[in-house]
Amino acid sequence: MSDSTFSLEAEILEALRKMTRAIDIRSRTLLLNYGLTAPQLTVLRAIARQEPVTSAVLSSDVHLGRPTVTGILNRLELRGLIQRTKEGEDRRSVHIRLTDAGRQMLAGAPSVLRDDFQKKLAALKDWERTQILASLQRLADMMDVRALEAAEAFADDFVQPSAAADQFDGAGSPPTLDDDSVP
Amino acid sequence: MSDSTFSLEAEILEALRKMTRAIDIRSRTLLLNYGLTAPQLTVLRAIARQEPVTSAVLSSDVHLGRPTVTGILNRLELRGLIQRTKEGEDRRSVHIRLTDAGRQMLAGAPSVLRDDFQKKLAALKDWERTQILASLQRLADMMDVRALEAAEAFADDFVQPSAAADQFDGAGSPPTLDDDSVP
DNA sequence: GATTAATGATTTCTACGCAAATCGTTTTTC
DNA sequence: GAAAAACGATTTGCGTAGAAATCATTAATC
Repeated sequence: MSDSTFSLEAEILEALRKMTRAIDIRSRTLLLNYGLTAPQLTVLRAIARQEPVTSAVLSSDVHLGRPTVTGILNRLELRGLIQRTKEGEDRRSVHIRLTDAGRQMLAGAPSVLRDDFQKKLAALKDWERTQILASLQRLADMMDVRALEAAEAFADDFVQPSAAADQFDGAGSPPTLDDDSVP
Repeated sequence: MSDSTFSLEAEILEALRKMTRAIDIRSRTLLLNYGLTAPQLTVLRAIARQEPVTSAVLSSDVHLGRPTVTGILNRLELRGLIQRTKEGEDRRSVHIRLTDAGRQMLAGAPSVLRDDFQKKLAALKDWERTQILASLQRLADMMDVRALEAAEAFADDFVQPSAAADQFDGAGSPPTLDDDSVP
């Protein structure tokens, strides 16, 4: 591993931390001024897109762990913005829907990112936006665990694409991806 | 706010969430196999770079809030990897140093990102790495709260708000990815 | 020179965020 | 058709993560 590669990692991590922090801080402002945090707003929007929906689908949709989604749903339900029912045939799955209050909340929802960021984004040239997004997505794909696991699962045994969507949580824990030897 | 801008925000947020999640998951693996989480390792490295150091400096160095750094330092101290003393003139500031155990820990430290990601990164062409990093840093600068606040403070002190708000291709800015044409 | 203001760090509070364990409910297997 | 396996969701445990309040110490003000 060359020095340049090492410092590249450090610079990538620093840029990511900056952005994550910016979003976290913005999230506090959202909670104060609007009543929902960024993750809550993101999950609420995901529900609106495809209600009724299960927490497993939401989890893979917003790229959050199942327990994390459960916590966010608890807060949304407590505020009366969503509704959880077990009406279907399979009484294990929970069907999540927006309430009217939830729909109203979404109607007046602000942007997750700050307005001045949006402005800066809009001020870019088309090809710049395209290039930035492409770079970001390429990096994300390189890191994404889901893609890796899916590929491995596919290689290991032939799984139906539709069934493979969110099947890597339960059972015998994914391959232990350990390449770190430690003193 | 155009539709395209709006979906651009959503795609940016999704890519960021993917990467943050990948790092969080990796962090668990690190804790299990190596004994430190990603933030702990990052802070420990920052201490090594400039000991003795105060928590305020660390905070701005790793882009984490002061309370967050305090918590991480507590865990590092509990594991005997660092030492906090109040020896200086100003008895408010705490001087943070590595212990021998901390130095040894760092000596055998793994990379924060997974090896297979590093491999993928190394497999890229030079101009691809450059472009990805430049895009990432440009986006980070556009979001960065610190930079915004600094700019605002500067504007308040010296200039009327409307005048200089727009364009600065400033000193520390990353290279402006100019004549790269993307395949 | 005592009160007040400012400063460095921590504490308190709420909200993520993930892994492993757990609970209730199907589905499989024999 | 009962035991076992699988599955969806939640709970538990630990570690971030930031704002506001607090504590201890130093600087500023009168």
